Amino acid sequence: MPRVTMDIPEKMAEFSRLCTQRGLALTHQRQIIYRALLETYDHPNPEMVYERVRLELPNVSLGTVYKNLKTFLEAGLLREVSVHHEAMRMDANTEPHHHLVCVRCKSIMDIGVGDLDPVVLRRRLPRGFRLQRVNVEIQGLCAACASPASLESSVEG
Amino acid sequence: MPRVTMDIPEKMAEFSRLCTQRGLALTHQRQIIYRALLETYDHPNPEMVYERVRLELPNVSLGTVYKNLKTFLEAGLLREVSVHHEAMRMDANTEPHHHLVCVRCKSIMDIGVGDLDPVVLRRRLPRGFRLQRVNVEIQGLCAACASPASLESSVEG
DNA sequence: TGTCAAACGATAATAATTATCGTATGATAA
DNA sequence: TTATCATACGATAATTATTATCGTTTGACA
Repeated sequence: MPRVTMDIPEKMAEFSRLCTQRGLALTHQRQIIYRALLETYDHPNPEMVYERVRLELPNVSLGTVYKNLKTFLEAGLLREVSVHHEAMRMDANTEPHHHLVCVRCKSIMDIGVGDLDPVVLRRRLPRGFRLQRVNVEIQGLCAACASPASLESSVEG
Repeated sequence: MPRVTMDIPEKMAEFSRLCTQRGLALTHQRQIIYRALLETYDHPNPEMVYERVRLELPNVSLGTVYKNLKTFLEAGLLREVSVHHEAMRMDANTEPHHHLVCVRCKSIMDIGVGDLDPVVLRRRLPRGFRLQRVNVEIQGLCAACASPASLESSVEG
């Protein structure tokens, strides 16, 4: 069985533990920012996190929010939904297919729909949602980025 | 059976047809830009498209590339891999799950791994690729964006 | 407590994208 | 064909998202 969801106090305790373990100072700002993330379910962008954190910490700077989000990502405390947020990436292949993505160098390769068992929904989508397509994003490190030579700053080790 | 892949001359002919059909002028620049996209398999960003197009059209401007990429996206001639390129989107939920994405307002909702049949690869990944996770992105219009009131500039109609 | 590296806030710099504006050109019809 | 005109173009300014810098503050540990 997958492990049961922790509540927020438990997750904050785990957060303290992980910060200590990784040599990250447990600052007031970090705790507020991380709690704000735990309390949101709308996958906020940095600006939205900043707005929320400011309610509790009016003097926090946007730069601090950015720096800590990056720190949390590197520490694996957070995931980024938007792997390609740095720039628009185009795809002229209009036939259905999926993608293999390198989270480090951001390279994208196509894989055919036939390379995967069909994606089947077991539940209805939320009422009113109009489905357009399903894109499977297989994330990892490409051969070049997974090679020993480029593993100094690996994402997962 | 899914339809067979067209070659580039066929796709360019289709491109002309679609431009005419949608009232888009068939300019020299548009043809070169679209052909450049058809010839690339690396899912380029606008800067990379610009560099490539400049080899054939040294006076093209980056703005023209951007404008036409946007036009092609709106016309459905192109797909954007990076739905969230506008900004980083954070996810504090570290348990495995998938996402439901509105391509219009960019809202993101979580769906559990149990809401989908398991994703099963039928082939090996390319040699050396180190898999980290599989993210299924169910794209479409959320209830609010699919409502008649907000459908003036719909993505698919 | 005192020390010090790490983190902070303020702010400047950079990168990606969009908007503006005067000129050029593709589409249409005389 | 050529004249007309809206659309698209190139140049460039403006905006937005993100990162870097730098002097000051603070959490961790002796």
